[in-house]
Amino acid sequence: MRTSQYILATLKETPSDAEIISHQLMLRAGMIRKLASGLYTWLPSGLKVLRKVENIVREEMNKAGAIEMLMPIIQPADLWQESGRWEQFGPELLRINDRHNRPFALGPTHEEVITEFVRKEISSYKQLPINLYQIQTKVRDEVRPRFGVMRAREFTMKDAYSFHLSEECLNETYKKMHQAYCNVFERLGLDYRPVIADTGSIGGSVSHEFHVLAESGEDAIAFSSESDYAANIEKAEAVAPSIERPAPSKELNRFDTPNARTIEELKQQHGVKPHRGVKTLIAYGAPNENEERGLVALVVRGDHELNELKAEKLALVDSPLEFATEEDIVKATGAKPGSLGPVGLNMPIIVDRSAAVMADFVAGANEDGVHYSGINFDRDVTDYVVEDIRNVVEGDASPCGKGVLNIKRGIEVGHIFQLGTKYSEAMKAGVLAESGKNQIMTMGCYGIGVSRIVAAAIEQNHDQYGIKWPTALAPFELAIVPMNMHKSHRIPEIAEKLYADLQAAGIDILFDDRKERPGVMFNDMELVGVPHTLVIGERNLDNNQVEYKNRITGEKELIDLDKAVEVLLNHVKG
RNA sequence: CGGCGUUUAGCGCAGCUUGGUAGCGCACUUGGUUUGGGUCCAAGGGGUCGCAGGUUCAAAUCCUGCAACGCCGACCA
Repeated sequence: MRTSQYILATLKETPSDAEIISHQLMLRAGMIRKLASGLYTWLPSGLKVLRKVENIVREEMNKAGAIEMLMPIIQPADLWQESGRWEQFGPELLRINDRHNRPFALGPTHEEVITEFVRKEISSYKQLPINLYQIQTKVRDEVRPRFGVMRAREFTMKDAYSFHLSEECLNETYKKMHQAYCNVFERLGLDYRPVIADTGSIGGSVSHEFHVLAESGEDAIAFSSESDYAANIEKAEAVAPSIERPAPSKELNRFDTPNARTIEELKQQHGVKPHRGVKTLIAYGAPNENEERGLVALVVRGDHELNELKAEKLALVDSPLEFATEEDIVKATGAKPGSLGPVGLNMPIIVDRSAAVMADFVAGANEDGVHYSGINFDRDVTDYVVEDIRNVVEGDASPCGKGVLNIKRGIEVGHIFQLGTKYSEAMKAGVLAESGKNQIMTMGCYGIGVSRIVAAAIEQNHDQYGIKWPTALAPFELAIVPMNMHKSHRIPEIAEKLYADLQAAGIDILFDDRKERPGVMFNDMELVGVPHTLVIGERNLDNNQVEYKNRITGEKELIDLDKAVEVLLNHVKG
């Protein structure tokens, strides 16, 4: 490709609304442009990268025995009503009406459509197991789209769905997909980790996420220092402390704290160390038979954070978790947030495991501007239950029993689920089993965020000059940079010849034939991230040589003109 | 949804306090100059100042409403 006939669209300046490096570089390198919030146009070089990711995913899926198909983006509402997700999914499901005013959804995922397809087409156990996938545009009306294509409202996803007669069979396919995903991320050249995950709105039991490690990641992942245990922090169990609770040694003592409403203020004004106090968060409880929600107190150590996901899974707590308004808190406790505590609290109290082993601790007195010290469970607080409701922190014991936890940030690029019969049951998708009886199928589903991978790859592979594409993803393999071509007779001649010969040798080339200064060309090629560059200039031609540069290693090499094709082929394809 | 902020040329921004016919840099066009890391000079094209209403002789500037975009959102207990 010649730059003069291409849309290179590189930018010198960074658009101000791009927060993270991959978003900035994708805009600057001319890969994407924003159309509206969370909606992006893919320019030619961006699309080339996207297609490369797609193809690797496609090849590995095919290798693992999955079969590609394509389903509509627009899906009839009644399918979603059948699965129950028309109500459940919330505003993230973008809904539209057709000209007859019939309701449809723009597909955020395709469990309903595939289940509808399979229940009609597959009728015998002999046709199972089967694993069907597609690579397609998905629509999710995100609350807050951000980071460019990282969290967009329209994005490319590979979604696969498998159908089975038994759990064991599902398990086998699940393992195969797990392996296929590892293969994909290996081939993409990314630093990634599979982690134990929550199933979220998709549902099911067993689930793993695949994360590309990056500081800008929106998820935190906990790893064991000693084993290969890794889990999303929202799912990582905070194991019960191995210590016994010390016996009370202090009396309950009221003290005035007129200006201390936070853990930090308690520390600064009254010397209370955060791990010697607890915070009491008040959320709404699960509705009773009259649909009334009471309040429930969640008590965690002062230096810990509540894990909302763990909390809302408890029977006492309403799901999704919702914190009580100040008004409701004052009505129930007589105090405002900032002076709350478990002593004398008239509502169910859930105490985190780590808070439950504390003795002589500090908490609010449920009276504005007053705290207690010397609080002890069973003496001062009698009616409570102990649960795991906090986020793990660095240094916690690993739930696997070996080592301690480290925490890193990751970008979720893949997610696999054992769905079980959640959708097949609701939509009555069964086959005739060997016994001659109808049997509901067991399902798995497997997603990869194809467009997100493009951004994640840049987060992991860039420098001050631009993108450093892994070989498998680069939009072009080789850049030809002829210097001051218009001033020379032999440079255009040689550049054209090498362009033709190298193309014939199967190399994907970006030939910079613009009438630009060398610096401009070098900067653009480095920004776009072309891994190999061939520089043709008068200086080296005097010795019958051209120059090779490697974007990743920075290595430079002078090559004799008559060996150029051979040597370059070796660098690019070798 | 709540809080905060932004909106002036394709991009990045100034101008607004104190109202008087809209500017800078980059990009783009033309000519010249330069040429191994984002040359320099000159001449140009491009904006109903987010939208609607109001105040005023006069509004990018002051007032009201709306919208779009962006950042943050248990961590306060």
